[in-house]
Amino acid sequence: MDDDRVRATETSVRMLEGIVELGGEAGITELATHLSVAKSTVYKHLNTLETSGLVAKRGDRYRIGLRTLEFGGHAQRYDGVYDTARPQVRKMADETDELANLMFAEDAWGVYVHTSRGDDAVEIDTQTGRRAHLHATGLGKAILATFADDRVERIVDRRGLPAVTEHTITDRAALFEELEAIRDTGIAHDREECIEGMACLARSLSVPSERPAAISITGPVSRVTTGEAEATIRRTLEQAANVIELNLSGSA
Amino acid sequence: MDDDRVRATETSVRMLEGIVELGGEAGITELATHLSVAKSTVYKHLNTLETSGLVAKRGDRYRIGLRTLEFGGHAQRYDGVYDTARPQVRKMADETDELANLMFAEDAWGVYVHTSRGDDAVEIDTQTGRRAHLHATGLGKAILATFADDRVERIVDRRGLPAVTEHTITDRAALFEELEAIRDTGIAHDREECIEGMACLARSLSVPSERPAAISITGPVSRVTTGEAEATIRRTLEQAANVIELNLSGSA
DNA sequence: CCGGGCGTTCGCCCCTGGGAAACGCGGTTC
DNA sequence: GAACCGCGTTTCCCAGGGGCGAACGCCCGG
Repeated sequence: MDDDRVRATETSVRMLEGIVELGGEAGITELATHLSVAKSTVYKHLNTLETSGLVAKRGDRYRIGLRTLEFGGHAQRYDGVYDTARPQVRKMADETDELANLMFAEDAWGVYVHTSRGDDAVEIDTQTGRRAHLHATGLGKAILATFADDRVERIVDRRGLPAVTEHTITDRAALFEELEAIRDTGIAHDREECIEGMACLARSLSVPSERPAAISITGPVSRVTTGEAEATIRRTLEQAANVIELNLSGSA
Repeated sequence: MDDDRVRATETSVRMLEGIVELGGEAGITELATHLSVAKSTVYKHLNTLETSGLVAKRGDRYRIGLRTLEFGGHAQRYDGVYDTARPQVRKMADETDELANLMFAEDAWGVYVHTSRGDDAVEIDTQTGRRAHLHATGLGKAILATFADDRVERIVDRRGLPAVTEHTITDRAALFEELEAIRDTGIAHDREECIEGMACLARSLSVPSERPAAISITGPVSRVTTGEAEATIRRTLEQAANVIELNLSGSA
């Protein structure tokens, strides 16, 4: 039950994480002290990971290898949601000139899976693959709103409700109230809960896939929360979601 | 020298590869027979990988987890090339209405790192993260042309010159001749060497990063190889490359 | 009600992952 | 130019654990 795991694999994964924590690049001694393991251990693991392509060696420095991206590609598209949603996300960005996003939920985390920038899009890093707490983003809340309460409870138990900004919801009761409101309107709002100065509108996708998904449009509070702009964004979200859902229900 | 590797890690990676080989989804027994290892071994490894997020479990089926995409994101952007090139790739797609691509070379492989579709773009799967032989794509040949001959030799020694279509270059001398031509014109051509019916023009990027990169535009032979269209594509490639190179040399 | 297939668990043995220390090399300091 | 770091690499050893095969229990279909 507890030894049904492979420690060597866990160590290798910690090496990958360590490289990221050290700024995306590390040497052997550096990584050894960071992880508190022997140099020789790090040496062997990095050797192995390099042969597999999971890390790349340049001189005496190690970085994450592009092979991880190959696996990442498979993770993105094992259901058809990514491929179907991608053009619609771009369309949203073009229509609103803001930043449009697609998120999947997995393992009680939200993961940004695709992003498209309109002409006026803010320069924040919603890079592909980044994980976020579900309670702290509009996308995440839109997804949580599709879950039964006990499922939300279990997620909160696992990940907690850490504050990302001072506007983040950190209270369980407040969260459930918010989710109820989202279920009524179909739209999740995020006002500086994730990034100071930024607001976003999000909507979950009801698709045949078992993997929860949502789309959103993000911009500065001043542009996104004013009455007229908000109505436009809402409409854009609805249309994009409808197209995606229609395409996927047809093919299923 | 030969035991400077961690077999357990190699086994775990084989599990990930196995899942991909089995169509992106597998059960424990299925994977065990596919890899010729004991069921209990597969069980432990998948357990471990799931805890790390590298695989995702749905019922009794395992898939590649989105955590791989997080690492993939770091692999994409440890130099600034990806972020700088991405908008230019999109611009190329918009201007030509074809499919535009960005490739990095790592570990003697070419890896598609970004793709953008114009309005008439063909529906082929140049999915992010896919690896390709360098000799068999326009992008790869553009990259090889920037290498010294002995470096090309070593790559060919490692990966060979397998035929992807019947037009693929499979002869060493022919390859070096082709590379010489590319060095003269600055542009690599690919006429059905990678996919039947498809042609592409590619150009390498000379940027401060140690990681080789190239951009390309792909389309049906009929649209890409005609005189006028080819000239347009060439110009688009040149402009995009110049902008990328300028932006990166400025920040370096 | 029975049989087969699956994921899971158990117990064992030998292998190997992991640590500590020594090595060799390059760059820096007096 | 000699002494000295600090790094990656190598060596050696030992106990812990990776991997196997078999047994278990569950679910499903017949």
